Amino acid sequence: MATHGARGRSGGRPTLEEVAARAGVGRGTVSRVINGSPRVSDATRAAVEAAVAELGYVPNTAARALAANRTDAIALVVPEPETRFFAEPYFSDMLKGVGAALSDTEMQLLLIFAGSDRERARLAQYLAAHRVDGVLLVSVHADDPLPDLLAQLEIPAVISGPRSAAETLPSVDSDNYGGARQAVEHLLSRGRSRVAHITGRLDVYGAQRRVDGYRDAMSDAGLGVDEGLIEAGDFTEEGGHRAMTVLLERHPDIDAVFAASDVTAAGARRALRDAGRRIPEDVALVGYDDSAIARHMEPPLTSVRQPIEEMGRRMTDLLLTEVADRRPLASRGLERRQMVLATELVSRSSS
Amino acid sequence: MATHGARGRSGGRPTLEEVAARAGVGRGTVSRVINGSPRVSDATRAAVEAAVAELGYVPNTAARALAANRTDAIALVVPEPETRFFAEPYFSDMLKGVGAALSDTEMQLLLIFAGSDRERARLAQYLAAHRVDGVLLVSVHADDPLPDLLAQLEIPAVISGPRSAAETLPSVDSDNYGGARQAVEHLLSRGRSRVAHITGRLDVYGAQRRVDGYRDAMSDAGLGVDEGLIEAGDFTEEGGHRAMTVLLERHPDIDAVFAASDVTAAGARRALRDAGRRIPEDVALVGYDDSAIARHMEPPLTSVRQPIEEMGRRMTDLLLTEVADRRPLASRGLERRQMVLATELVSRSSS
DNA sequence: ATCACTGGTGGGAGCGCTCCCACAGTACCT
DNA sequence: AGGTACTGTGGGAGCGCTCCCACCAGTGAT
Repeated sequence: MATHGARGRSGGRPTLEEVAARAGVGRGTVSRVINGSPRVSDATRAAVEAAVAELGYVPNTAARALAANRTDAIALVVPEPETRFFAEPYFSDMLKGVGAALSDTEMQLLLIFAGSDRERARLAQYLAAHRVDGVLLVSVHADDPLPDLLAQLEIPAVISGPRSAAETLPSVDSDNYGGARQAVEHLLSRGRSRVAHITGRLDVYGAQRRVDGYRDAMSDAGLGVDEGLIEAGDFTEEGGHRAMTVLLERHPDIDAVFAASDVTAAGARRALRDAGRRIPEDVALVGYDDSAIARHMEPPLTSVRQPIEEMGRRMTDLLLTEVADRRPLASRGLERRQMVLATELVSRSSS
Repeated sequence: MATHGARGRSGGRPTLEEVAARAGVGRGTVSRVINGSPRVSDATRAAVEAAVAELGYVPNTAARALAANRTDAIALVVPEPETRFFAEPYFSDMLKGVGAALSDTEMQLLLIFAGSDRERARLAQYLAAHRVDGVLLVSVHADDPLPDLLAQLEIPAVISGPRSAAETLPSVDSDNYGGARQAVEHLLSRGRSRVAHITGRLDVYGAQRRVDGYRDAMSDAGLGVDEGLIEAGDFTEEGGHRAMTVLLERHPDIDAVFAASDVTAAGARRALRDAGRRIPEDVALVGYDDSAIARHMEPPLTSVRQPIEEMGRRMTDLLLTEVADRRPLASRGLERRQMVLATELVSRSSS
C-alpha cells in the first residue's frame, strides 16, 4: 500500500482510513466521530476514539479544507504598518479578546498587516484564494476598498468601528457618542463651562460621533455650541498641539479641553504648558482611550476607556456566527449585527 | 458539469482544468506554468497566462497543499504571552525582518503565541497537523520541549538565540559575547575601572555569553575578575533594582555598571538614584538592546544594539532554505547553519 | 404479517491540485 | 536507415478528507 512515487511522506501520518480499519468501522463513521456528529452510537464512538488515540491520528487540514470547502481560519486584518500596530495598546488588547473568543474553537487566527500597497496587493491575492473563512477588520477608513472586495468575494467580515451611519457590514463599536458626553458632562460637573474640543480625523466615523456627543452635551447643559471652541485634530500629538494653540489664541478663557485621543491630549498639554496654563488649575483636560500615555502623563490624564478586549471578543463571536451560517452577510437583514459597547470615564488628576 | 450535491460553491471560482480547456492545453501544462517550470515553450506559456488572466484564476491552496504535501506557510512562534510580545520592540523589529524576507515569496506567515499551557497544547496540536512547513522560534528557554517536538515531527525550524553551546538547531544570534565586551571596553576606555555587571536570566544562553564577555574584557584589561562585582538579575526592572542595591552595599566604590538589558539598567538607575549616586558623574551605566527605554531614560542610556531586524531576515532565509530542500535539519551537518551577527554600541550620555 | 419510519452505518464519488509515466516530435549521432 | 537523447506535452492516479445516498436493523403502528 505504498504511496505512489517518492513523495516526501516521512514515515506515515495515520489517515482516517487507517483509523477506520483499526476501529473496524467505515470511513464515514470515523469522520462523524471526529466532527462530533450526534448520529453515532456510544460504543462505536468509543471504539473510534480509542483507535484515534492509539494511532495518534490528527486530521489532515488540507484534505478537510479541500473536501469541505472551508479553511478553519480567520484573519485579523490591520490596515496599518507593523509599527503602529505595536505602538498602540489598542491592538494588543483587541488581539487578547479575539484570542479569548477563539480559544475553545478549532479556528486558527491569522494576523495580516496591510499597511503598504505591496502588502495590500498580497492581501487581495490571499483573500481571492479564499484562504480564510472570515475576516476581522479593524480601524478601516471611510474610503477603504477592502470591505467591498470582501463583499464581492463573499467572505464574511466584521468591522470594528462602522465607516458611517450607513455601514452595511456587521460591526462592533464602542459608544463614541456616549463616551464624549461622559467626558464633557464630567468637565461641566467640575464647574467648567468654557469647554473646548479637539477632534480626531473627521473621516473616521467614530471621531464624528465624538463631536456629536460634545455638541449635544454642551447644548443640553444650556451652554449652546460655540463652533469656535471646536478645532480639528488628527489623533496625533502634533495635531493636538497645533489645535490647542489655535484654540488658545481664539479663546484665551478656555477652562477645559476634551481631546479625541490621549495622544492628542498629550499634544494639547504641551501647548497649554507653553502658554503657561496649569493643569488642572487653569484648564482641565480629558482624553480618550485610557492608554498607557494617560496613566503616565504629568499630571495623570482623565480619559474615556473603551472596552477593547471585549470588543475583540464580540467581533469574533459575531464573525464565527456569520461563518457558521455561511451566507454572505449583506444579503441578510442587519438585525442586531451591529453592536455598541459602553465606555467608562476614568477620572484622574488632570480634571 | 454541475458540482455534486449542493456544496456551497458560490458561483464558481475557475479551476486549473478550466484554464487548461480555455488555453487548449492539458492540466499538466497549466500546472507547470503556474509553478514556473522552465519546461514549457514560450508560446504555450503565453497562452496559459492569457487564460489565467481572462478567467481570474487563483490556485486553490487546499488542493495544492493536499497534493504536494506542503502548506506554503511558516509560523513565528512566540513562547510568551501577547502582552510581553507587544511590550518589547524586539518582536516588532523581528517581525519586520521576517516580513521583509518573505515579501517576495508565496510563503504566508503565521504568528502564534504560546504563552499559556493552553496555548502550548493548541500549538502542539497545530504542529502535529503539519499546518506549517517550518517554524521560527524566538526567545526559547533552555528547557523548552518545543524544539524536540519539532524535531520529532520533522518540521524544519530555526531558532534565534541557541539554547546552549551545543545547540543542534540552525540558529541566528547576535554576538552577545562581543557585545558585552564592547560595553565593558567602552566603560574602561572612559577611565572607569570598578565595573560591575548585572546579569540576565542565566538559564538563557545569551545572558551567559554576556557574562563571559564581561569577564574576558575585565581580565584582558588586567583588572582581574572580582566575582563580587557580578550580581544576577533576571532581565526585569525589579531584578535590576535589587541587584544594584546588593552591589552598592558590597562595593560602594563601584564607578560603572554594565546591565544585561535596558530594562535591568532602568532598575539599576533607580537604585543608584536612591543611593544618591549621579549618572554618569559618579557611576556610568550601560544597557543592552538599545530599546525605546534607552532613548527615553534620564539621562539617555548608552546601550548595545542588536541587529534584530536583520536577524529576522536571516532566520527566515535560513528557514526557507531548509524548507526548500526539505530534509530534516538534524540529519545534516550543521555546517554554517548557525550564524552570529555583530552588535553595535550606541553611546549616549549615561556613560 | 406488512408497512412505515427511525437511528446507525458503509462506501462511492468527488474536491482541485501535483506528480510522474508515456509518448510525440525534433535533432544529432552512428 | 536505425539508434539515442533530448524537449515539450497530455492525462491517469492519487493526496485524505467530506458529503450523501443506499442500506440494514430495530421499533411501533396498522
